[in-house]
Amino acid sequence: MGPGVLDVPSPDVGLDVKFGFNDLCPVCGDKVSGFHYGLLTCESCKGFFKRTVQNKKNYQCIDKQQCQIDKTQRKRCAFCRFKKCLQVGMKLEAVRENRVRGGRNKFGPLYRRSRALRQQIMRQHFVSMVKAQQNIMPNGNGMDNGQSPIDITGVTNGNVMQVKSEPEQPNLHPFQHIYSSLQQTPTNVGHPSHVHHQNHHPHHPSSTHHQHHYQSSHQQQKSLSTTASSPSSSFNVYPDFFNTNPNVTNNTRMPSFQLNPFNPYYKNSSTTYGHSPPSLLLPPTSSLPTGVSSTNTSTSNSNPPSGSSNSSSSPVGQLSSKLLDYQISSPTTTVTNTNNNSTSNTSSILSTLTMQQQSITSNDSMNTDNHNGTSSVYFYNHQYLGQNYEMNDTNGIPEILTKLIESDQAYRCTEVRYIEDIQQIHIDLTREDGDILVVCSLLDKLCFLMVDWARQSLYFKDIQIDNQIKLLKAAWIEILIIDLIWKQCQQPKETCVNCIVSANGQLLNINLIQNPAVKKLAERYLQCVNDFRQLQWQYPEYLALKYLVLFDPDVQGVTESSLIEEVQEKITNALGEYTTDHNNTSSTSNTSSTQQQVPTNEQEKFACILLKLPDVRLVGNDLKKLLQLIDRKHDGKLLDGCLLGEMLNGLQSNN
DNA sequence: ATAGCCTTGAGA
DNA sequence: TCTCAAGGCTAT
Repeated sequence: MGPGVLDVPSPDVGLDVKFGFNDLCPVCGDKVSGFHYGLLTCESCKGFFKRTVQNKKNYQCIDKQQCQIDKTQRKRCAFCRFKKCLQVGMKLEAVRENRVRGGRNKFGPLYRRSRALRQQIMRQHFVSMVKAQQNIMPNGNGMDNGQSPIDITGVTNGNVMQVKSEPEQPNLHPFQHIYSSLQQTPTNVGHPSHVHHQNHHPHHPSSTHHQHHYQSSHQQQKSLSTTASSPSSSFNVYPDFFNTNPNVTNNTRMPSFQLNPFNPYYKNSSTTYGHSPPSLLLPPTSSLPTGVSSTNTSTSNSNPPSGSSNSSSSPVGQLSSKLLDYQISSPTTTVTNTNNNSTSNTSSILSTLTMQQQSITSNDSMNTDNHNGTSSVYFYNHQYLGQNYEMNDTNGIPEILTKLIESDQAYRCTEVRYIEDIQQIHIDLTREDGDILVVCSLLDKLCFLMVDWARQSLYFKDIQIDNQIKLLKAAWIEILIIDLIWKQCQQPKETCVNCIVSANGQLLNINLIQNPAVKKLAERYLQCVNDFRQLQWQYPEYLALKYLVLFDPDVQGVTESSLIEEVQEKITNALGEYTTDHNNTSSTSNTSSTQQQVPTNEQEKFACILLKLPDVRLVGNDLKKLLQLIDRKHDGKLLDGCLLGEMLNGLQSNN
């Protein structure tokens, strides 16, 4: 926590208990009147939501269910208004079935946390502004015309903070209240299509009264999301995902991938892969990647936890088994199943979280002394840390971020041994099915690495294992995407135009993607990459972001909320301090019409980074939905028993 | 049906 | 006692 950060006097800048009330309603953009049904909304949307739920209204949209909802047009389409209420996160369960007046509900702590966090962030922001003012005007007198420093950010002055005509603000993150306060421009990278709060509240405690309504509204959502031609609505991949795009013929297909100069595997293996199927399509035991032992060479637990990927009979489980075999069959993996009986027999997450820490020998390939340009570690860290980041340069980095970096560095040294396994994967986008099996296999491995990273991470390892599982299940997809975005941001932009830099080092040209919905998801992802590029986010900021996503005290069922919240606050403060102290933001103004939230100065970087999270979550949710649909298409057998499948079906297996 | 204002009452 | 997020009332 930055010294003195919280000492900023709040009354002077309007950070009293009423802060947030200058915000705009995330549904319609009207003035916020308070917390209602889970978040800050205006009085009218509060009433509308109440009436709708209490009276079990069923609305119809006479248009395409994409009506714009703002203050002047909110009455036009109740369907779309209610849809938006749900999207931004208004909680059905906060409407009382018995209509009892007064008192408080279970959301009290949530509201308080939101307030506290908002207050912290605003103060942090204020500190940024003061520092900036001092830099510009040493006398600190830059407040003519009655304009306070805060006005620049639009954080506390509702007149300054403008919400454009389409204030699409998906409730995609525990910091939604912060977003509504920080947001100066909408984050309308496509339309959010899901009733998102399901993710955060998988075990919806709503009464039967609400259940009925919820289901009906959910069905409306569902029908919405399956509207095939709806260009801006949801991710519609089913049922035509496996259909070939007739417009793309074999003759016109481009090469499936390019060599990534940062990928040591391709660098060293000349051109053996071409268009041929990857070796991973061979049976799991037939070939083992360099540096990865087979099960029978590991020392011995003949009874790896059942349900782990190495015992999976699913196609993806088989493809993914090698890496996990290596891990889970280590001697002490008779895991601490006593920690959580309900999951001990089936959880790959638990198995991974509790697997034995691998010892590192001096002969390992991760010998970091070898920086001659050929070692995997060199390339890997180069890719991970960025070319401009000096690991020893911790000057001016808040202590907590330094610790995160050290923790992360330690893990990178462990992780690198698995990288070659991942790098051997080859995705052939020109395949009719988009090579979905291989893609899932890759994602499964990334899930493993992410859980492995988390369990060795600062603070996270101190959390109870059942809470670890819950946090991971809530955050995995976003962390995975943040990782991918980060890696891609470390590549020169010109080397990956229109390409996704896959975790295996491949450059996946999105023009090869045949399914329109998948392509749209890819484009949205690349938009995120571009946004982050413009932010010029740095390694400590990337790490902080991952931690903020992971440490969400509002995850359903988590019991160490205060501890988690404490970490979240520490990281928030540290990130704010770092972005304030490191004037690393591009001063070039945004020239792209599609770009949003690009900071015009370094003071806004902190807010911009946080404001990218809804977009990340949108991409994550769409990817999740896609995977679920594909799995369903395979009768649930595609991902059965593998880590990816367990993550995807987290809602069911959480209890 | 909407939306601004009022009343209520558990919890801080 | 005060706060504030519920539900209620009612002019539009």
